[in-house]
Amino acid sequence: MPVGTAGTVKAVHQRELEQDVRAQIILGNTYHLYLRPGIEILQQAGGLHRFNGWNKPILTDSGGYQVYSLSHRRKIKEEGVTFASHIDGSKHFFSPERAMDIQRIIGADIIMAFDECPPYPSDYRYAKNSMELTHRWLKRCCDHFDQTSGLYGYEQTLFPIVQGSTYDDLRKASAEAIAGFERQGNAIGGLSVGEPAEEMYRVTDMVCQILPKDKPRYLMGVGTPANILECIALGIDLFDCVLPTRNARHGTLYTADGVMNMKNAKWKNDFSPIDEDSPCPTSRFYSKAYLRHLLHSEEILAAQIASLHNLSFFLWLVGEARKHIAAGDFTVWKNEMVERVGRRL
RNA sequence: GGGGGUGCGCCGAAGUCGGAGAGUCGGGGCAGACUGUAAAUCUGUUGCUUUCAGCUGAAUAGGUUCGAAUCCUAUCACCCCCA
Repeated sequence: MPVGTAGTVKAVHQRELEQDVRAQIILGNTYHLYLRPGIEILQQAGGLHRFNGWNKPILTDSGGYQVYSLSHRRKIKEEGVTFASHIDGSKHFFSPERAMDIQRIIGADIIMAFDECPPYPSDYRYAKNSMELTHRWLKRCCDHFDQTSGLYGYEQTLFPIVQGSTYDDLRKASAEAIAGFERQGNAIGGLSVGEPAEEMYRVTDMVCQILPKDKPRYLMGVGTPANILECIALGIDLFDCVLPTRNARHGTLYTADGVMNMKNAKWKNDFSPIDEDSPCPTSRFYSKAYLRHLLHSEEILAAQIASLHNLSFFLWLVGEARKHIAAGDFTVWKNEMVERVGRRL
């Protein structure tokens, strides 16, 4: 495919997206609050007619990301990965088969393949070997998953993960291979690991054009509000990210009008609500000055309020995205929102 | 009233038996980072100025000395003991 500017590519893709009726209902974000729409499309596609008894879908990761984030205390071999516990140094072995077993036991509705997430930047040779290992592990994941069944009387489904770092030919090969497994949904991994946003968009766009559009496309680990909106435009249906909660704990709040660092001195005497337009009662009830005080006092309540706020905002944001896709004015709305949410308050 | 001790950065410690300080450690303050969660974490900065450098600075005022945060005198403040 031609690699034009991200803006051009996204615009083209957005037309396809808006024509896709399914896309209207499958936007969401993973982890408890955000997963429901993704489950709905899965059910429409013929999968997961019953999910776990809480009536709230669960998605679990395989430990593949920890192969990346805990790279200083693990060893990768063909068979699997050995981690040394940061608590007591004890050894823990993860293989594709064990990752499937564990996620079966947890009872997640969507379970993720055990992969290797290569760091950015990775040289071509490393990225290629890593991708091939991920593909071999995926075969083992699928075989083991298909030979076992859910432990609690409901279905589970396995999503494979596209890798290939930032190399176009590797990403293309990986996306085609992953699509070939014909699972009920597909994931894109190995992004949001430090690469420039434009790289992330370029790769996401390319992969989205290969992965089937009638199955959920899940972009792992993304991202900022602007990242999410841009990637929705590229065809992504599911997201998950630690950013709303981790940054909340560290004092960064996201709103429709921009980003606030609630620790800043400028909020010291601002007794207006944290976010008077928030759908979250907590954000409308407590003042900026109070939340700043809690953060400076290192009160756990600060982390709780800020996390509630950010999660509510992200949920609201993807909810609005759904509405605007349905209304047919997503691109106009998205372009305006990307500018708004990126501002610094 | 008598005796002893201590005084430097926003705070608390450390250091001082004359020899390089805008200078140690911790906290606080100010700001930044954080993207499939090991981490309530990490980074920068925190006298002034015209900032590749310069200036002022060890309670206050003097003194000794080539040289004083360090030694001496007085004053002030605080702490402890005695009355």
